[in-house]
Amino acid sequence: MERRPNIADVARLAGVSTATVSRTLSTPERVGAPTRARVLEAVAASGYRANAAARDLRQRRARAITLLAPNLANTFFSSIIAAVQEVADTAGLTVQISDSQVEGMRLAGLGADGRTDGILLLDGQLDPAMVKGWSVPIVMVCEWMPDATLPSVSTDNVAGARLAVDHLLDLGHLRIACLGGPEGNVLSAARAEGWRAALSARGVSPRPQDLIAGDFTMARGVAAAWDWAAQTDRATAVFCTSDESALGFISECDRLGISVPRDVSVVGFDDIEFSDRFIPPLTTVHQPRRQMGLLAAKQLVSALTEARPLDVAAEVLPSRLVVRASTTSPL
Amino acid sequence: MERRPNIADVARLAGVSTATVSRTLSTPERVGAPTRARVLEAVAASGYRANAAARDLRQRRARAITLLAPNLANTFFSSIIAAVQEVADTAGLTVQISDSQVEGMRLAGLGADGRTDGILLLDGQLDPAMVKGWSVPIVMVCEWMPDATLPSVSTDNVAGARLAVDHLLDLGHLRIACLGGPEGNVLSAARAEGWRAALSARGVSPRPQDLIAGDFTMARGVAAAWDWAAQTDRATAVFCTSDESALGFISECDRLGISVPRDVSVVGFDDIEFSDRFIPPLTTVHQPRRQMGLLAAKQLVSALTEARPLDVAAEVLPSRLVVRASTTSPL
DNA sequence: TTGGCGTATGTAATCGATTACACAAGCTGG
DNA sequence: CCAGCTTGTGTAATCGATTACATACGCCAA
Repeated sequence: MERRPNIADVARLAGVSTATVSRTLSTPERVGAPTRARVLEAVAASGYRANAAARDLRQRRARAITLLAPNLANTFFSSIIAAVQEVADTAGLTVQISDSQVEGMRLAGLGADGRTDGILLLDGQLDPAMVKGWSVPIVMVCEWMPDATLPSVSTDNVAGARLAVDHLLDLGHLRIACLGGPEGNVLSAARAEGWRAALSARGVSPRPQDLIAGDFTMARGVAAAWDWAAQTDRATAVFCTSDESALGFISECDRLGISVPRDVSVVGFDDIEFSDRFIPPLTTVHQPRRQMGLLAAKQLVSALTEARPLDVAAEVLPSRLVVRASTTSPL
Repeated sequence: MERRPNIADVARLAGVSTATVSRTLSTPERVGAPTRARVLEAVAASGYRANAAARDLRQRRARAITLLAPNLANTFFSSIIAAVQEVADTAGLTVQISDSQVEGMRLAGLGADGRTDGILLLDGQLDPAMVKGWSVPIVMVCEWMPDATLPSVSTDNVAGARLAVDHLLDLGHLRIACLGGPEGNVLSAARAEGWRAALSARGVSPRPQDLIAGDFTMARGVAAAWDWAAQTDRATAVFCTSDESALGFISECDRLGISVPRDVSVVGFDDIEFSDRFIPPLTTVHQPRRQMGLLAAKQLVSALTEARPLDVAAEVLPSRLVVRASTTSPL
């Protein structure tokens, strides 16, 4: 494993100065044609690749943005990631994807160590003090932080939840349970609030037993099926605040001999890829994930390329209900 | 947005040299206690964070490894990623996750730009010349490259496929179709080979129509259901070379009024999270994904920390069949 | 008292690129 | 014919940390 060639090696090989090599690669039009040819030949011959650390150091930027999400396993993030890659690619930026659930020390450095130019933050539950310590522009996506004043792109979670619950009410359901999300999460709160609001708008008051604790995961959806099934006078419909938990719930109902939608209607939230192909296909609230990713990435990238501060605005995109086969009228 | 403090600012604040600041942070035991206290105070007061680009440049390493996968949307990768993060974290390394399907130029630089110390490559279809151009250690995971001599960690795909097909044969199926994977992919080839081998071992010769073109995706699984359903004298069981395509296949069968497993048995490959919770739960070949991630990451990390070259070995872990409810005897 | 050693700290070279500035050659126009 | 401009290239400063080497001090044993 021999040493990587550096710019001086290339310069020597081409018989020019390092400055000329650098210019040939970054601003070719400022170099004479014969020289340029010699340099490019030397580059090819040596297999030279610029050292990013040296360039980042000198230019004080990294040509990279970081996407920071909790739990990359979540299928929900996939199309957002794809959209971000797309935008970054056309701007000549690299996307680094990192898990926001790793050890705190490493995270704190992330926004201040010169390795990234900007952050797309998909986790609303990080320590606000740490986030404030980051010295690069940040755009929040999907989630947001109630206190910190950061630009964000999200969907109208309250309205989405209302759409879902209104749909169930329209079908004639009166006892509608809500399978919640993680404690302290802004999405959990907003969706539960939408559920409550939709009910009270129709004069239905939610019973305490109808709010089932959850955490967005499939495993919790499975467990919730037992909780719900064990209740006397149980709800005839369940609004699950995530698709994953909805699918877990339905699957476990099936094993308990309870049929969806015949015995209980289920609505989800997110519209992940699998929902359309589940049996039964899941009625759910669709979030424009790709659009959110595009918008957030564009805001960040244009702030970076124009060296302009981000305006602290909360973009709220509409969500819509996708009615499939997991819901029907009671009885 | 004021300038980030650098090590000289901290040194000035603490009344010491930059060398002492650096030593305080990396080898505290080599600095006197009173000085150390003053420096740490100055660090805290200024909010100083070391610039990673400068450190990487000087130390000629990045304290980071890169995980390079095609299509991060694929749920298959999640637990591998988690396992890798775990190993890297305990070694004090950062994990960068990148998409191997981005523009070629950027990819070529990845392995030679000093931003990463090693690569876990989950894509076997990259240009071998480019991969050879990378000057950091590489470990392939799941997939492998037939020609390049790179260390790899994978499961026995041929044996796994045989397990699946043997299971169907044991149930009494004689006409067993195979829904293939992407053209040119090593996994596709191995799994199809296992299918063929299992059949011929029992004296069954696969009919041409029984090999259905696929690409591992759910969408293709859906389309394949039509292809298969349109056949006369169709197979009574289908071995799908990926879970995603199996779920798509089953879902579309359901819509076509064909019931799984009553009318057709289906086996998948991968054992992704959803498979256990699908209706019906999917019989599939389980791959030890977490174990593969752990093993590959450990190999890479120990090569890095011991500055030892990787030994070019192909670790092949066993796969096993998980029998669930998507398979049964014909008629 | 002095030579030798260990500890604590400072000085300055170094990593590899980019780029401000200097300079030389060639060209243009008055 | 020369001032002034353009074009092409080289010289050297620079980014911010780490670290080899130098130095200064205190302590102990001979």
